[in-house]
Amino acid sequence: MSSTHLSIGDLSRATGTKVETIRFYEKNGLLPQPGRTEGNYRAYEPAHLNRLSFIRRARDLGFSLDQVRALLTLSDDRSQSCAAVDVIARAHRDEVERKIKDLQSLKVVLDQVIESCHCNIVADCAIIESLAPTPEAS
Amino acid sequence: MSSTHLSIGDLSRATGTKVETIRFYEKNGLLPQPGRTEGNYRAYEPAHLNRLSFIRRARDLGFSLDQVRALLTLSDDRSQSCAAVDVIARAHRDEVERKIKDLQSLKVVLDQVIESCHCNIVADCAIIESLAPTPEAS
DNA sequence: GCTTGACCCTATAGCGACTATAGGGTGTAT
DNA sequence: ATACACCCTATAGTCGCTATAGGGTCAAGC
Repeated sequence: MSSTHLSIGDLSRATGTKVETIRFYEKNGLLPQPGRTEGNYRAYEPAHLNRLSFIRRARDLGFSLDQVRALLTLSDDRSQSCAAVDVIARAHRDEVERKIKDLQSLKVVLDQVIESCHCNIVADCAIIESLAPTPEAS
Repeated sequence: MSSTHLSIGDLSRATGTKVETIRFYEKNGLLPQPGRTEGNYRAYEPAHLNRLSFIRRARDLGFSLDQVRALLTLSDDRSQSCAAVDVIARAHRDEVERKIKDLQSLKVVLDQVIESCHCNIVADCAIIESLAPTPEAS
């Protein structure tokens, strides 16, 4: 492979992305199709590396692939208003915030449930009891 | 359907579980196969309703289906030590704790990224910039 | 020149936990 | 008789990969 072209393995090592994942991004329209060598190997330009790095950073920040796609499209048109970018980022942050709150209240319940168990056998287990709905009734 | 038997729709309404999900639980061995009516409709006993309620409560607490399966097996053998129940519950709580921490540090970064954007066009957008890796270099 | 081994290719199936769809049968009320 | 709610099975889709099968390519060493 020529000095300016990168193999899929090069991109993989440079970004810590599995080779299969890179092909997956290509198939799903996140990464443009690169040229090919005579032996049908993908031959990437530096621009591909930048784009893949962008994708990985956005994914690390928890953006969905749809959101990444939108961010990529926006970043390609650099004259556009960045209000749309802000909307996506804020929506994602709100979602993260919501998940934190959900998990925190979940943890409160789990703590209670675990704390309540001082027994030896399942028949008396407060954890199981807290799951089972009045097993004798209904 | 007789007075003591419940249709899948009855179970659905009683537990807030979609009909398809109930069939899914049956196919995946969480809910035992019920008897059938002459017209081949599922005919559930009250015990099925209890079991489904158990599954839904455990799922609401975020236990995986594998964990729910294990909890169900344990709760069926009521003479067993409940130490195994405790292990599952604690493992799940630890996982929830870890997720909360991960999301909290994620939110810190997202807050920074969003806060840093005071621009009008994408070319100057700090959010995009924080994702794009030195676009001119490399 | 031939083999070894690292790398690459495509196509397809699997994960978890459902959800949706297609294409039908059943049961009851009017 | 027919409309309608409800039920049935089987299969495919969701998300973001990951793994597998079954091959082809390329450089190095013998």
